[in-house]
Amino acid sequence: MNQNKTRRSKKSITIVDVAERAGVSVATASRALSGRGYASDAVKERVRRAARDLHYRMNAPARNLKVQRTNTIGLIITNIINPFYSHLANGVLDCANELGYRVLLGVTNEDPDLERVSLKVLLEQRVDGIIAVPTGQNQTLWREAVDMHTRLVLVDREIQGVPQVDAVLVDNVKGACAAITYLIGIGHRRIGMICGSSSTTTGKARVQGYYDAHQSANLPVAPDLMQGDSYNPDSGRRALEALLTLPEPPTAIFASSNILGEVAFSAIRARGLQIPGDLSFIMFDDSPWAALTTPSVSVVSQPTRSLGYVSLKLLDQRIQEARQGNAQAPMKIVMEPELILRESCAPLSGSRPVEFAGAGR
Amino acid sequence: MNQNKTRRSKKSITIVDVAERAGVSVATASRALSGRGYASDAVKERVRRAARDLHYRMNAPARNLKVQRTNTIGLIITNIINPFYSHLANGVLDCANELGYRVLLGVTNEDPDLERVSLKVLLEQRVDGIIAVPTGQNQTLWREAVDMHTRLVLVDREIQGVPQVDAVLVDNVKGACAAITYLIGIGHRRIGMICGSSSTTTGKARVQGYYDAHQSANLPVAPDLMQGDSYNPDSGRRALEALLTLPEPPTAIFASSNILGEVAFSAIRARGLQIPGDLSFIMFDDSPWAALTTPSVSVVSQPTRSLGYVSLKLLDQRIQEARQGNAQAPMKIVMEPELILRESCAPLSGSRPVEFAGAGR
DNA sequence: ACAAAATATGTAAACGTTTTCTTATCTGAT
DNA sequence: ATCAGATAAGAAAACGTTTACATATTTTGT
Repeated sequence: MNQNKTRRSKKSITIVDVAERAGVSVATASRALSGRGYASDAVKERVRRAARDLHYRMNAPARNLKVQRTNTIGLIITNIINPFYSHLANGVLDCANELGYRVLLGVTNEDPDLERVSLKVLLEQRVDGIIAVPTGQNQTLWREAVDMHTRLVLVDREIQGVPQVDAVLVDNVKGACAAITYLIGIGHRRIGMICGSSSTTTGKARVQGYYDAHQSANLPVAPDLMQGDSYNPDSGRRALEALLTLPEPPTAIFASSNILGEVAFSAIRARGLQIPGDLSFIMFDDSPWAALTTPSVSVVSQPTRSLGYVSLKLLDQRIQEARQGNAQAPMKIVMEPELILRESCAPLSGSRPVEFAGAGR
Repeated sequence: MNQNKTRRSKKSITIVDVAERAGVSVATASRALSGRGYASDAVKERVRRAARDLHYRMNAPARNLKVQRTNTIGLIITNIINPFYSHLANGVLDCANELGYRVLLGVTNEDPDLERVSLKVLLEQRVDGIIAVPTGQNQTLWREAVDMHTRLVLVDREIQGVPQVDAVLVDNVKGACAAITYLIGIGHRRIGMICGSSSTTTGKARVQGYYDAHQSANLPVAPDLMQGDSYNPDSGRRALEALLTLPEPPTAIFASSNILGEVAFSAIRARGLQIPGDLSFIMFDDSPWAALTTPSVSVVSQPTRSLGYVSLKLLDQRIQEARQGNAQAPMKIVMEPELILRESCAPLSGSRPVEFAGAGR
């Protein structure tokens, strides 16, 4: 008889349960809980306590469906164990906490296929916006995404052929140029470069910086001093090998990324070469280990956390604008890299490290 | 007249649009797209092409609501820039890709409040399960969560007072014990320990290992040789300071974590002490920099990626079981740490590093 | 050749919210 | 006293899927 009083099996409690217990309609319950619309204090209190008593948990999928919004953003990065990306992710996570977004994370490992499914998933999931470090491939897919006015901000890299899109970047050519100019300034003339992927805008920009620095100094560039075409460690190892076995090897090495730098640094030592005595060394992107090695390594540092943080700030702004129907034109935010001089570079003639302001302890 | 032919303003295309265009009912369209239930090949093809033509994207929130499942898991870790956790996260992400789960990420920074909101969000979002590195606080909340039969697997740490829950762990006391036993074995008698948070099971277990090792060797432990009570870097710095200014300072230092180890390693050098000449050094948890420093540092290494990977494997298994209604009893999977000997420890009497199998190059 | 089983499709009822209408009551201001 | 507006609460219609049920057609085993 009172069978329907005992809750039937596994059904979880919904807002109608709390409405019932509080003795109000579901509409009122909804208003009381969300705080939107009118609800008397007495009722508010009653339904709140009912919710608490019943251990009510809002069903977000239902809400998301109804309000056509998820308060969720998607984050697509290439690799979470690379400190560059984990710091970047840290920036967006912190900002997400502040702004009340949840974040759905996808990693691509630089694989266009994984990128494609990640993007598809996020789109299906109806995230409010996407922050992505693109692989550089899948151009038509990305273009399609922006055409469907998905809120999107690219970070770290752009996509060639997909122009009208927000992006927060660092000035890679300036950073690379600064590093090479510095090496030239202390006397180096044969500077080997371990290049990153030429299908990414960062990879390209960094070699551009290499060129620019040489041009400014009226120096020629020897093509065989530029090796490698991927951010992959193996590619870095091969590139270093190629540089070191040149008839006339370089006197300094510039690695295009922290990963490339790490394998190069290890490989150089494994060959028994002294840094900076035999070979000067510098790399793009700082990394936790760079300050701990002996010698510590000079780097061009990027504002990694900020990259992520302001990406979400920008994305949030776009989301708000879209809600209010006044979309603004896409913009590019470009941040400044910083040359951090430590102990891994020496003037060409001398054999002991030079002293730089703030370098070495 | 044919006004209704032009799609009205911003409405996004739904499955009824594709059903209409394919000339079938929505039910058939759903079946054709999902592959569940009957649908002739001809129809399948027709609705697939209709979907493609219209750029149809399934609305996941709607589906999630209907099927009461999200294919999403929640991952709560303390900090994404710590390599230990980023590798762990990497493991679950890889597994998620294989198994078709999306992952919603939350970081706590060891803050119980952040942990509480992260958990609340995940519960509301109706994730199929949760993998968490708990702060150790919020015990009642966690207990509540497991009571509401949320699928949960703890990783790295357990929660005191919340016993009946799956967990994948590493044998922390064994790892710490191995490290200390090794130090004792090469002659050290005063071994300083920089302790982690005693409110975590790992922090506790590692001091337990310290005790065990001393006990096995019939050695007393001096309380002032154990300093610190947090995984926070500042705590580590203070602890090291305390150890080094002891009337009779230790001859070796054991740091309870990679973070603690990093600050200790830097601080020791900053004080001008030679490792391992003046002081032997070892830490719990390997880290990318540990192999790159001079000297490279010996560690007790944990299977970080596996930790994450098998956590999700286990969680997935639990999710399947729950679906089939045959829930199994919670289990603990404990993995073995590994002592990796490098160059940072020397026998007490001698002054040059001993040679170990596989250590040093 | 016929019943039974398999295949194919459509109808309509959920899933748990939010929100737009109503309708009713309560405030002051005139 | 009356009216306009604010406040309070309910009824019901979405949001976009999936799926149980019903029905019709085809295949299969005997």
